[in-house]
Amino acid sequence: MPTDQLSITFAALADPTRRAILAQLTQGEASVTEIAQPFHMSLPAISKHLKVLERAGLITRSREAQWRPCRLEADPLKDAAGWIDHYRQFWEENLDRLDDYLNQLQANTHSQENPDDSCNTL
Amino acid sequence: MPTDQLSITFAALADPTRRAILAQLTQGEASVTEIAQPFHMSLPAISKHLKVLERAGLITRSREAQWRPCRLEADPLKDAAGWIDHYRQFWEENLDRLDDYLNQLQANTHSQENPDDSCNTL
DNA sequence: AGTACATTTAACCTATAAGTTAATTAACTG
DNA sequence: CAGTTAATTAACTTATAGGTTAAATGTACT
Repeated sequence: MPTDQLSITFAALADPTRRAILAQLTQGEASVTEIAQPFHMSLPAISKHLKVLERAGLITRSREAQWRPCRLEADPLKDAAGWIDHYRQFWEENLDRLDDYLNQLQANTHSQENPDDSCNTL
Repeated sequence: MPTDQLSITFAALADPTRRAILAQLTQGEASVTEIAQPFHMSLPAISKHLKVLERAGLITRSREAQWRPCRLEADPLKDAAGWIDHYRQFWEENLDRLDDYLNQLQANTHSQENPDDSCNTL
C-alpha cells in the first residue's frame, strides 16, 4: 500500500485488465459499458479498475448525460518510463557482454571453418 | 494476483523498497544483510522482497559460503519499457494538443452517432 | 410521474501482500 | 563440538485487492 506516485502507477499497471483498458482508450474516449464489453467481468469490477486507473492519474472522466466517458492520460507513464530508463544500460550491457563473448569465441576458434557455429550455440 | 510476466514485473516495481533495492544493486552484487542495511525493516521482510524480485526475474542469487549474493537482472525491464513505450505518443506535448483539438472537434459535432468516426480521425 | 439505462455504492468473500517475532537451516570458526 | 553469522521458514496479524450480487443514484425519455 505505498502511496508514492510511482508505486501507484506501477501498481495500476500490474493488472492485465487495466492494461487492456488503457490500450482500448488509445482509440479514444469510451463509456464504462463500452470499456466493460470485452471482459467477462461484472460492471462493478470494471468500475473498480477504473477507479484504480483514475487514482493513478492514468485516466480522467467527464460527465456527459448519464455517461462517464473515460479518457487516457498517459502522463504518469512518463515518470514510469523515466525510472525504468535508468536501467536501460543494464539490459543493454548484457548484450554488450554477449557481444564480447561472441568476439572472444570467434577469436579463440578462428581456425575453425564455420564462424556461424558460435552463433548457433546461443 | 495475475500470473503473466508483465503483471509480475510491474507488481514487483510497485514498491519503493524493492525499487530502492534494485537501485542499490546497480552498484554491484550485494548480500542480503548488505541490502537490508539502509532500511528500517526486519531481515525476513527484506527476504520476502527479494523473493518477489527473484520471481519477477529482476534479480538472481548465487551461493557463496553462507552468503547469497543478489545480482541485478534488468531484462524484464525491457518488456516493461516496451509496453510503456507504446504510449509515448500520448504523453508527448504536441500530440496532447492534437488530441485536445480532436476532442473539441468531436464535442462540437457530437450529434454524429458513429463512435468509429472518432477512431478514424486518429 | 414512471420507466429504462448507466454507473456507483454497499456488503460481503477469499486470497494475498507486507510486515512482525521466534525458530530453523546452513556454513564458517576457534 | 560449540558458538557465531547469514539467511530462510513458520506462524501470525492486519490491510488491501479483486471479484461477486443486490441496492442505490443519477439522467433521460414518454
